Amino acid sequence: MRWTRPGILGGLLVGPPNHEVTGMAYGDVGVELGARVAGALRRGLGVEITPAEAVIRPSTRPGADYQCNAAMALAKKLGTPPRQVAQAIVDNLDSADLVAGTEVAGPGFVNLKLSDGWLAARAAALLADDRLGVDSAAEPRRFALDYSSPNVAKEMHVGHLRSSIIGDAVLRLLRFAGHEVTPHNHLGDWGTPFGMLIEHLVDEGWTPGGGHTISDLNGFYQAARVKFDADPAFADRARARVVRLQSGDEPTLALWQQLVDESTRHFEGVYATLGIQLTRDDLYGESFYNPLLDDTVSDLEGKGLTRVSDGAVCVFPPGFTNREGEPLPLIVRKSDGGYGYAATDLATVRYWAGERGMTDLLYVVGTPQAQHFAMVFAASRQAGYLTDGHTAVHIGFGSILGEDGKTIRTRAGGSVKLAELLAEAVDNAAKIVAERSAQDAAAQAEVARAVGIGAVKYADLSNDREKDYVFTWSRMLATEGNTSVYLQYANARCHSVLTKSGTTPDPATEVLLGTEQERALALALVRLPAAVDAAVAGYAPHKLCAYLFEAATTFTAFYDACPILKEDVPAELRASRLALVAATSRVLTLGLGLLGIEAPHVL
RNA sequence: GCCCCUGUAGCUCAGCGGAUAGAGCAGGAGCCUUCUAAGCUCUUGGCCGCAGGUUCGAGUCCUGCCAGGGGCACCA
Repeated sequence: MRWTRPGILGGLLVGPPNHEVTGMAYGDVGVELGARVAGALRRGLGVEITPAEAVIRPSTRPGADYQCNAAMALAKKLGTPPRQVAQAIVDNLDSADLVAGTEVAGPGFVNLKLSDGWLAARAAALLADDRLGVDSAAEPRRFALDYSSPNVAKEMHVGHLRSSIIGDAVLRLLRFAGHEVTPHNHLGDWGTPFGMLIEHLVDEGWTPGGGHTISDLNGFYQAARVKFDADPAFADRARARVVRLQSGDEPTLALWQQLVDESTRHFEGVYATLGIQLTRDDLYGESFYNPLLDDTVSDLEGKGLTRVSDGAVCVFPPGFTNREGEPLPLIVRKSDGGYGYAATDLATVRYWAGERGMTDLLYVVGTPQAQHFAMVFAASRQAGYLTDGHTAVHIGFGSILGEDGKTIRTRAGGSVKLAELLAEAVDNAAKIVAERSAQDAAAQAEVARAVGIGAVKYADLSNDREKDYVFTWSRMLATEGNTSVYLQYANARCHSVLTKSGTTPDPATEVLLGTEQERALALALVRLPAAVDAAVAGYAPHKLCAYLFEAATTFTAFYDACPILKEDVPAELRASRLALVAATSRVLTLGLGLLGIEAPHVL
């Protein structure tokens, strides 16, 4: 069977008029189609499958919007030829409202074409829906999300970029999906270097009273380090200072707190520039967990999970071996009595799952830490800190590499400070904005910021986070192709047309899909929920990026082919197209927002 | 030595066991008396590292090689 062509070629109205929108199911169209296919199989062949087992996929074939790949797999189980199963699906499909055409093709594919009436109604309904068709989680969970994790007395560098950007996108995605998310920033604010740093503060004339600032955090750290290595007397003072810090000496703690505050101001500046949502209240540094470590180790000991090895208290979670094939330890207390990061991370699990009642623990940390987290999670399950009701996920990400395949460096060859990298991105954007924008200087500066920061974020988020990613300055700052600017530009064009129209599209506007570009755009808009679901499920922002780029290119093709405000465009068609434009803008703005990228109305 | 990750167009990357593997950039040819050309249309370019296997069907799953990266006891 060939597709019946429901549209009037060259005409305005397609699909059944007066199509009923009521009772429309939102969410992923593929899931809806899967449910219909499942129903068809139940009626036709008495087979029970889930919507997911219907294997509905978007189709790239001309004339098909989706395809169902279930028949081939079922054929074997049922002892029925696959094309016959496929035909049974087609014959029993109860979807006149939703599907306009079906076709059995190849070995047993069922091609599905959505009805234009349904698609038009669904696209029109987007305007009235704040969530643009995306379902809210049926069973919201409680997430604790660890990301960014800079160090006190060190400037944030490019190594913190991915954790910050990815973590923030995951935060926004999960919250939008209807979950409760508590971010926590695992600040490196404790340990032996702080004796050295505090002594250096004292030498610099700092007093517990406060009022001091550090203009160059890295310089401060390096100066302390140099003194520590060169001056034995200073080194002794530093060691003594660590003891006082650990024992809770008040003046020492006051100085330490000032150092933390000073560093926090720096982080807040970077977060503000980057548009990262972390605040002071989200700081849960190593110092926060420090008082919990004794008890955590005691607890592990009490549960009989520890063994002393070479003077260190260790947990040996099953399944991990070292290079000699012996069990690999998680060292919870070092032989010198101190604690390492294994103890701290076990304490984080115990705190967030136990004390705070979180169901899902997420750690946005580089992939080299994969084994460490696997061991921490395994040990946490042994200790009962994590139960069957908990999930713990290491959201790993690859390294940022330069063009030479090595760790990224500045053009001069130094390590890249985040603040400088972001400033360069904004400066670069500002040059391009200045060439093109007719806005005043203040507005241009805002646009440059949105564009420059967006470029940095999108360059990161649009790649599969688990892989290393090579970035080059030219690509990160690029303003053409698959970049955030392309999405922002498409959105700005939407706003330009909407503004010029002098109207606000009414959610009740009837959407007409008379051209292939209009239909393609409606279809793209309706696919947002599937993209968001996929990005959330896999903590995979790049899946949302891919969708948004697809939606934007589809819009641009529509924009190119379908005049809207030209004089010869009939009023109903103009209204319909404006509704599509408005919906497109909403989708792009929401999508970019979930990535933490701004969507200015004017570029 | 063991474990993990990666290998897809010249470059950077998508690709969910399904049909003829897709984008962007770079290369080639066109498109502005403008609803924003930061754009659009057309086009060149592939032994999906190699070899087996499983399957009706493999870039995708399994095994073995090759190449690159990472991890493997007191730094975090």
